[in-house]
Amino acid sequence: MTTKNATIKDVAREAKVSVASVSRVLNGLGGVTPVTQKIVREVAARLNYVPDNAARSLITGRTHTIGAVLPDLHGEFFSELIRGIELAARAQGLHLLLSSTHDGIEDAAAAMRAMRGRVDGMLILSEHVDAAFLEENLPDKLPAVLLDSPVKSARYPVLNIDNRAGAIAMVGHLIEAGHQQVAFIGGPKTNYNAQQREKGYRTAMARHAPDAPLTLFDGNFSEESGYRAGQQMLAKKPRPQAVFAANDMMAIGCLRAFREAGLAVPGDIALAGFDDILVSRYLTPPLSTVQVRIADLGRLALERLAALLNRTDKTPASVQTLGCDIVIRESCGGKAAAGAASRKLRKPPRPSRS
Amino acid sequence: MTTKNATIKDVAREAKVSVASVSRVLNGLGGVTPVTQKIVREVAARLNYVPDNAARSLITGRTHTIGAVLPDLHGEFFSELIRGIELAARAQGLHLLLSSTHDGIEDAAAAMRAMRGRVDGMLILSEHVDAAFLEENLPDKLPAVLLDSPVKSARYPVLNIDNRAGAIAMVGHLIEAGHQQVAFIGGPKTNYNAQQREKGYRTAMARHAPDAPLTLFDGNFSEESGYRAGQQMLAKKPRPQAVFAANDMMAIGCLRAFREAGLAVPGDIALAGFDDILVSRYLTPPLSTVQVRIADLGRLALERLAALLNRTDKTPASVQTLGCDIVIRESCGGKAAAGAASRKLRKPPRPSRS
DNA sequence: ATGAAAGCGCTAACAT
DNA sequence: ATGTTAGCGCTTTCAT
Repeated sequence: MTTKNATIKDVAREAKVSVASVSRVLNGLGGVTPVTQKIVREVAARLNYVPDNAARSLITGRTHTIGAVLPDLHGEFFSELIRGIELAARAQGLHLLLSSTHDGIEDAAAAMRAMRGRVDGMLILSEHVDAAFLEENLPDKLPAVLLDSPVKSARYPVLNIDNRAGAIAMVGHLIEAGHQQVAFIGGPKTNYNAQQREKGYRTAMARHAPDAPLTLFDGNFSEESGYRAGQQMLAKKPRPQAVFAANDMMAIGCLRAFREAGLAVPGDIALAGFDDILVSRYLTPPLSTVQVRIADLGRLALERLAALLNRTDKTPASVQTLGCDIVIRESCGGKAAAGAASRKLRKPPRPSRS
Repeated sequence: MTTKNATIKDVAREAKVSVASVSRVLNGLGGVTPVTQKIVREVAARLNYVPDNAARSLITGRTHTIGAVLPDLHGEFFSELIRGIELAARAQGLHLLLSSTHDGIEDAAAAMRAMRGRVDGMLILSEHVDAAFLEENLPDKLPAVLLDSPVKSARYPVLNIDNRAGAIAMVGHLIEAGHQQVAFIGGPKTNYNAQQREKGYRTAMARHAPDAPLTLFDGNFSEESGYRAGQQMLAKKPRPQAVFAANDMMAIGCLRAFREAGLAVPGDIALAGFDDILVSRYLTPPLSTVQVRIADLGRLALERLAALLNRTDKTPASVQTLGCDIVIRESCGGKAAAGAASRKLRKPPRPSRS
């Protein structure tokens, strides 16, 4: 036999006060005698009363929940991102509604629409998002923060990883270590992070080894694609002296191709990745890579969103960039040393001239 | 200037019908002329109307959201679990509210309380949960499914990994491969999975190598604790011939200790872990381990919960156990081969005698 | 300091 | 087939 959960009316009746007083006490609004307060609290506790959130948000218009729309939940990246977001949300007294999207833009739109009325704001990470899309699919004036996005909107703050600086630092290190000819294995064409990493590669090459050839291989962030790129590399006439993969998984695949061909890393060829996933440090040889503090990215994004919700946020919507560090292990043949690819949290590479 | 989102009244007015008709159309309840339907749908689309979920759940008592209470969001285990849950939830048209708990039982209780009125059911994974705790902290008759739990409740289904069978299979394999003296590195004492893995170790030893000594080392699932256990092992007089760690991370730490001591794996000593995290296959040597299909665990748990919500679930609350497979790589010196530790999805080891 | 009452946006009887 | 209306449980004026 199901006993219904207690409502505010039950508490009011038992405490012999009005529902208004119960509400005032439980929300700490004051204007209630200590004695009344005590009674109300006791009754509420006795009845195991918990306010109904649906009713509350119906009238207040606030859900104290934020939604996260992520493209997939696979791998360390999203695990860490979610962790960062959840931790920060919990610290802000916010709940986290999680949604993944798989089948492209329509899917993302559906996910966003389904969150209407369930969340006070959204964290969005999607390749398909642009300003027009947001305009169309975000409920009126619902605050949102974008992650890993090229969008420049006056309305939505964006939080990015400084992929470019990270790539530049790593390629720079490779060249300084004596490997002029650095090849690059790229990620998915539509992935913003991948695009920026490629840009960084090009920039660093132009800057530090302008005479060396630019050698790019296609990849899609999967180990398999890295493996294929590695094989292609072996067939190349003048073999590159070093390889910079746009992520660690591809570096791992590449390493496998090299090993199968009897090529020593870093003896015959140097190798570096991007992300610093857990695996990287346990490889043989341990993989040099660019470390991204993904949990921090999630935390910062949520804090930015929370600021928006609280209207604490005075600064206009802007693009923030989270720096990353290169971590040098054995795979690139340099002496072990770590350097900051860019400072802690900083403004975008090219601030408005001022 | 913020234009308020359209409400059902706005749609009714514009469509020149009553709110009831709008509701009927949008919920597909029938009893409405095709013409009226068309008009309503058009107006709703034009006004970009989306029903307010708070209002809807206030009256229906359903949120179409399920809550997941997890102890921490760290590592592959939770990443995979969340992925499995989210995927299944989305397939069922359910939303996922995610909450992690850190500081023990009070924290878990708070998380559960905070979900009151926000979810239709809960997935709970927590060491601190027992039947009494649930009775006290779960809103009245809120459906819930427990994961990795020793609880036997007539009210809440439980979904477990068959840790025992997995451990037995792996230890059995180790012994068959010629390593009679298998040592065990245990996990946290309060962790149910860890307890079961230890039980499996003991059972397998008693069964296959009754004369060999039982050698147990303490650990807490961390790499560091595995490293320490490895060091202690090196100091032991008759060194064990094989080590079975209760999870992969400890096996990794143990491997490091062996390597530092110049011990070859599997040449001098065999090694196996549990979980099959991504890293394991990339180690040198690749680690033999027990593979747990964690995403499946999440999916099954959610499906069980969904069945409960739909009252589709005829079977009484019961304990289900998800089998796991051993995957033999190079670290245990056996020939590469994989065997099922237990069948797909099966009833608990000791079904009520019938 | 306390209470009465008006909704928040929606669904679901109950009328027509 | 369509409309009217009473709440769902809560917060929040506005009285007292």
